[in-house]
Amino acid sequence: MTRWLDADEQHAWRSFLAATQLIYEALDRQLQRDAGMPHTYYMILVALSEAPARSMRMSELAARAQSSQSRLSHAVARLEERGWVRRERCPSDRRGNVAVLTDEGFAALAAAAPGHVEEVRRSLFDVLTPEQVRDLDEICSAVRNTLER
Amino acid sequence: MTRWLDADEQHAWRSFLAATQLIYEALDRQLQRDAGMPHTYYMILVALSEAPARSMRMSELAARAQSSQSRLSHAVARLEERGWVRRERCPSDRRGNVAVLTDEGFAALAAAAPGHVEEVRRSLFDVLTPEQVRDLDEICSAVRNTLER
DNA sequence: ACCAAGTATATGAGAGTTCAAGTAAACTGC
DNA sequence: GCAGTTTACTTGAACTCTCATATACTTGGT
Repeated sequence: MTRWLDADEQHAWRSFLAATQLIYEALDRQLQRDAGMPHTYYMILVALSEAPARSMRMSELAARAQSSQSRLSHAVARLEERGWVRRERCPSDRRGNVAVLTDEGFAALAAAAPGHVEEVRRSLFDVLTPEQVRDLDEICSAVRNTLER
Repeated sequence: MTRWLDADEQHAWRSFLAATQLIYEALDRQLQRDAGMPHTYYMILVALSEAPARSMRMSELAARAQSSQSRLSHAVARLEERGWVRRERCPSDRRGNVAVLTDEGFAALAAAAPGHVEEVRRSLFDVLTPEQVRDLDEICSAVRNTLER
């Protein structure tokens, strides 16, 4: 009944698990060490920094930063304590909240970005050929098309 | 100074983050729901099940299951509470511990495996062509060769 | 206007992870 | 043969994440 993985698939799968974990660990370690935040927080700050008025509804932000609503809510609470983000009541829909990136938050992101990009290069792009980057992009698109609702 | 990502790299990177997170979330949800364990625990059980006598030194196990020593130590403590793993003092090196997969642990793994493999197929292999699987394998090998150790 | 159902977010508890110490045993050189 | 270092593993605290639940507002019928 069960369609087990054949030898090639096994190898690819384990290699995938190893490689992706190595990358995520490298990212998290670098960001934690040099910027005092986990990668998930970094993604939140990035998403906010790219939004008009550096602000976004919580649910929209959760989608952009690939976070669950609950995770985002907790994370923004922490970011708020640090003064990097501020929450405002949404005027048009009083259920809603808008997260706003503060200047301090933007500065923290700007300070963190170069080291982070360097780490992204070191752990992924520097080890791949341009063709492999294209291959990877297509592979990831295929996965997203299936798993993203 | 900073070598920022160009548009293609940006796209590939964000697609990579999205796709890998989707896969990990799918894995974790399925295992948690159907087998009551996170994916990291599953990897520990798999590693043990493949070892001679279904047992391994803690540090060796950490390496095989791609876990930090600390994480493994906590995880094995939990698995021990469930009766899935047992710890024995290592006779040759009295600093060491040997983790042993119990019959209950093996049974839990055997029960979890089919659903897990199904999820792995659904989220990765079913959406890729055989050539993409080969590409992915090579990409991951390249990453591992650089980041491992 | 009212009430049921749906939406947006928060919150608390429980579980897992990390980091920094801590313990204990094994090497290493003199 | 014993100080000093390294190795193997554990522990506790702080933090993050998940899941279930709660709260507050909105919307759609009637």
